[in-house]
Amino acid sequence: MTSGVDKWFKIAVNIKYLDISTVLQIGQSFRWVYNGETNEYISSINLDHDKTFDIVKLKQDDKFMYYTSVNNNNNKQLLHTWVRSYFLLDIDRKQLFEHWKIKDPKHFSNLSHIEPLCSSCCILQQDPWETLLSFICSSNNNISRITKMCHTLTELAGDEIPNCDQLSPLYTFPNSGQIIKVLTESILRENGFGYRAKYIIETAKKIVDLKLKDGMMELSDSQYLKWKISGSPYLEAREFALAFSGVGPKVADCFLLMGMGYHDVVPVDVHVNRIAQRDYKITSGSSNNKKTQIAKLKLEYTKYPTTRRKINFDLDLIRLFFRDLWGAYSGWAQAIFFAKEVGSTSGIVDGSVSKRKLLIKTEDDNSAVTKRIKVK
DNA sequence: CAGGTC
DNA sequence: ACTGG
Repeated sequence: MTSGVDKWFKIAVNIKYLDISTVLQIGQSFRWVYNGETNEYISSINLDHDKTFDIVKLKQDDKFMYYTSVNNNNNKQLLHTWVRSYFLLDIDRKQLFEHWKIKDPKHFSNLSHIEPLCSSCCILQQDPWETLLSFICSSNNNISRITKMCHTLTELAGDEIPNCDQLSPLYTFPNSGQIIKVLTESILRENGFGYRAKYIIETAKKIVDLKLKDGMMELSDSQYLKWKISGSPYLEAREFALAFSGVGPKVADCFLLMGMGYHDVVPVDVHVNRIAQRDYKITSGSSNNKKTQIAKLKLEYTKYPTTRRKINFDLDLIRLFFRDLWGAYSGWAQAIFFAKEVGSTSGIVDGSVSKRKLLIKTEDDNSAVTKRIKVK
């Protein structure tokens, strides 16, 4: 049943620069449910990082994004603040493009390739704790299963949220205390988490222990992570993140970029690695120059034991290459190339009909063909 | 084989 | 190593 009484608020956003159907489905957030009949997205959101969740709905037309909350008080001010910070609307996307066109003209000047992807040029500022767990689930995994696992996590250990117009119930994203209280490694394995089951339990345990040790038990997990990390230089923040089980350099960087606001971080996964080698001719070999760079990094990382243990220096050099090339918002630039590279499928759940495939249109999209040839 | 990690 | 598409 659809209530039809939702009071929607709106905010001016040109769909050309932020298309939520792209951004919410590209594989950085995993818990938005799309309703194909109403063209709305719905999720449970921890609006101000305290203990209460709102059920938030979003939709968009050419000029506006619309938002509402169907439970609690539909607090306009709270929602408005959250929308602005979640989509980082104060960041001038146009200006970023102008900067990248200057710094990397070869790959940014031809806007006929890039323009259709502007809308995917957005890094969401997500809930830190949820981001950490989501990307622990992401390792060696596909987006549709990651999505499923994130939802399963809420069903197994979150609280059901009373709400009026959803057929299937929605749950809060579980905090560390809930996870160690109601979940075990074997329960998670039985529910399809595979070897990541252990990482999730251990990470939840570690957060509980850290909060206890720091005397910060009253903080939510996300508040604690912010208190602990915010303002730290990247290397220290990464060292802290890498200490969690199941968190390697790639997951740590996703957490820092999308959960902690380190916008200059380029997480190096297989796709970014391929882009680096194919389009930017980053050699995978071992030139003298490269050896020198790695030696320099090793020296720099002596202060960071966990980093030294877990880092892959070749991939770390790729991260630094892109950071130096694209600058303070290099993580955002990476999102564009990531979308161009893989942007054909998403595992987002369609709450009303069936799964929906996301297609990103490019001028010369041979990528689908190219991929098939490569596979064969 | 999938946005890696142990 | 898990596991589903």
